[in-house]
Amino acid sequence: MRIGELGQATCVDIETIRYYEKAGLLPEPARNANGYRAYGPAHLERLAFIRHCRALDISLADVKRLLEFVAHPEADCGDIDQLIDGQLARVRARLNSMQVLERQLVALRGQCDSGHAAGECGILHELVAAAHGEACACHLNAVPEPLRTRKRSA
Amino acid sequence: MRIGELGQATCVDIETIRYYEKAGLLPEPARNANGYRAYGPAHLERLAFIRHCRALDISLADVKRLLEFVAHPEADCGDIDQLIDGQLARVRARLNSMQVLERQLVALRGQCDSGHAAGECGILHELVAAAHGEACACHLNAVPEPLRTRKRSA
DNA sequence: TACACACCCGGTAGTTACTCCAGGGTCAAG
DNA sequence: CTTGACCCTGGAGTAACTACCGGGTGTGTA
Repeated sequence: MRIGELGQATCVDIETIRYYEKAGLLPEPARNANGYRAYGPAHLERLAFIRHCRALDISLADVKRLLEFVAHPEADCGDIDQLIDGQLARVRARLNSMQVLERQLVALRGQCDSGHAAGECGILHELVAAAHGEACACHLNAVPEPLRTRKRSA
Repeated sequence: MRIGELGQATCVDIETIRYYEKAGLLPEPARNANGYRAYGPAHLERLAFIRHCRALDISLADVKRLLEFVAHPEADCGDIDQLIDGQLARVRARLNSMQVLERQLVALRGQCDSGHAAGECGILHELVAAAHGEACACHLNAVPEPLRTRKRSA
């Protein structure tokens, strides 16, 4: 199997396959006399696994860890649970902020009914106003402290 | 106002402020005799605007465009509408795939009840199996065609 | 006066996960 | 013998920062 065929079979771009090889996720395949990479079914399986993990938005570093578990089935799988839990937490956090974001954008979009100049555009007004009134969460709690203990100046 | 104060006031990292300046989003401020950047209220406002747009996950390129609209209020705001619409579409697409992702991870997490070795881990089995059975959408439609019109070979 | 410490400077390099490009080699069909 | 599909390596580019380096500045305190 050459790289193009492997790519077609797994829906992975050729450049990406070579990238995975360089990154140490896909073992270096044998080479034909002409120097072309020659892949076997094991490579296909492994690449499909990587692809699937990536579709689940698991980072390459974590995919690497998972591949090590696959290679060493005697290891404790509690770590796998943790990895998935962490992934789930990240996804949920992003999901939340995305939902907030969507509502904000919809509200924003509702501000403008088009057909006029930017000067009166509700969207721009809204954005500028929001920027103005923005409460800065980092001021309310957990400030990194210093910023020079000065009395008054400038 | 020095860069640290501006950063505190807007919740933006100092390095990020300098980055925005280099990227042309924040105008170069005046300098004190010692070379320190000296910001005024206009900078604060502008940075807050950028910050807010970024919180809405608007790309820096698009923020730049918005800033141009702010600077030229006589322009047609139809373009702003388009920009926000595009943003909304992107957010919604990501939202969808995130939701699918979350369900998949939850299902995955349910496969393993911990306390055993990775060899019998349901999560790993599931991932490997899913990778195996993965239907490749790109095969079903819109193949980029060639892959050499060959008869049969290795 | 000396020191520590917070703050600032510019410039460069690193991050993630690719993606693209240049410049070249290989191989089968027409 | 040319065309076109395919492959190779190595390097650069992407977004939006983040981190680090070596060094300069300014002030409160011992």
